[in-house]
Amino acid sequence: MQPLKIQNTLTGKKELFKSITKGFVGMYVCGPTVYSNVHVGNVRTFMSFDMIYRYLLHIGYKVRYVRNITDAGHLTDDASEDKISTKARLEKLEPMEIVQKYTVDFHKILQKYNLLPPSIEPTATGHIVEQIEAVQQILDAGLAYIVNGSVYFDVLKYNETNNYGILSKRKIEDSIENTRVLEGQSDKKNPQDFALWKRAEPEHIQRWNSPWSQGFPGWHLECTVMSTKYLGEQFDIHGGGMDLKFPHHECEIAQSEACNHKAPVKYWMHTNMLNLNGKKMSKSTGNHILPQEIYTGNNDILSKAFSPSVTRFFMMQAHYSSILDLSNEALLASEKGYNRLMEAIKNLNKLESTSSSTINIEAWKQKCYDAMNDDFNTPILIAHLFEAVKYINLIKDKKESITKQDLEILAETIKVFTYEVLGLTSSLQTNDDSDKLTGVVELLIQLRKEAKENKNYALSDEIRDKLLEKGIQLKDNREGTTFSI
RNA sequence: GGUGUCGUGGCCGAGCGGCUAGGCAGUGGUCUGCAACACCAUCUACAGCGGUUCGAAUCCGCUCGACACCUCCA
Repeated sequence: MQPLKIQNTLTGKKELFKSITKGFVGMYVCGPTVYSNVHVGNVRTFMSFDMIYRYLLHIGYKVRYVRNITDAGHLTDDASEDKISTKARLEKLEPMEIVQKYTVDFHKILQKYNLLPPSIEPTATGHIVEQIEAVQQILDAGLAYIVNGSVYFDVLKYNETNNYGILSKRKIEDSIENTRVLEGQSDKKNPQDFALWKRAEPEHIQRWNSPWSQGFPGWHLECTVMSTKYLGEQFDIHGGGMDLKFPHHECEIAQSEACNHKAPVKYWMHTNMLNLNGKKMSKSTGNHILPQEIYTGNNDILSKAFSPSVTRFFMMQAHYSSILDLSNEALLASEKGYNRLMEAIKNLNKLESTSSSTINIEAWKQKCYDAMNDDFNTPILIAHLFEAVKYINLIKDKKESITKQDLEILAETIKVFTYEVLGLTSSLQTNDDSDKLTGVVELLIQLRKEAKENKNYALSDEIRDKLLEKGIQLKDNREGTTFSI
């Protein structure tokens, strides 16, 4: 079997994965800032890491997966104010009411998309004390300075002994050359510097006491502090969206180096963006869709509703590091493929085993693991799953044969990858009414059979077509008629 | 302006030196009262121009195009 390899943004190479502590993995992923509804692009990022988390668990690692909630300190684009405070004022709510509202929304959506909860989900506001301590440590190290109650990281000084740009491959010299001299007043010595602690303006609601001022922590600091607290000064995997590579992750490295004098992360992983109809999603241009709008069908962009599982399958058909384009056509195609896969899994228990196999199941299983071990290549894995779909159908038609033992391996493997690793859920929701429904449909099938025997094709076709309208498809074959929903 | 990612068939999307992934759609069959489902077979590709190589979608250079981040107390 191929060993697990991971594309490491830090080195730019695909590297053999070797955890710091044998058998254990520490993984940190930057979570959302909870100031508005989570959008589909966010869902893709967290879904990618969910798949990675699931696979690491599956191959036997004990994983501590930490994903934070940013509930303070993330400034707005024009940097005039904190995102949560702004929203609080607009909605006339307490900042923590905003946080609560959108944290609940976030959890609800991720649950819909079948994401496993992380091991620890810490919040920035829950770690103010630790963040103040970290600011002090960086000040003590001589790599930060205080101006008007705010504390800034001295990037140029840090860069004298370290490499600011090690992750993003930016050269600080370029950054200096290309920085405009600002007319406005800035507390910062250099534009490259970033805030560790910000003094709160009078209208700023979220504020805490510190040695420097009443204020709030800088956005980059929370991830450094919380990852260190729960995963240690050095841990295995740090993930996030591509957009966070610079400056957020670069700053995290600088802060950790300043505090602990060591590189905090062994493998940096970055997931790519999700576009909508070929363009970046944006609220202002209207090129935007919420997860709940996809599964309710309540939107102007898609022709119908798509279940979370179909959407998840669609996302898993692309590699996590590629830009993926969401569109009606692509979702329709994925829906059909997804149904085909589910149908084949359903047919597994109808297969009859024989004394010999005409298919090499072990080799197929191996290919599935090799795909995942090659930097979590889910598109290749899914291609192999469709190969299995083909096997299942051929065995069903008695064109290929399989032993009992091989059939067990086939069934186990396809289910493990589909449900456990890819996190897909069956389209056949088992509920209390399913038995009744089956009884009713079977009654109609019997009536249709009688109509056909009497050559009353008008009636038999009407039963078939009306059922199809309700989403129940009848399938005629030699043994009789079956149906699927 | 700087940095980076990328341009694959009707659509989505893998591959990253030789062995033409996969899904959806299309076409021709098998099955069927007709269909659908399923199966078998099959057709459209590597933005353009050079170069390296026995051999390039895959490596190098240039051109064109797309996107992202930065240039803002992020």
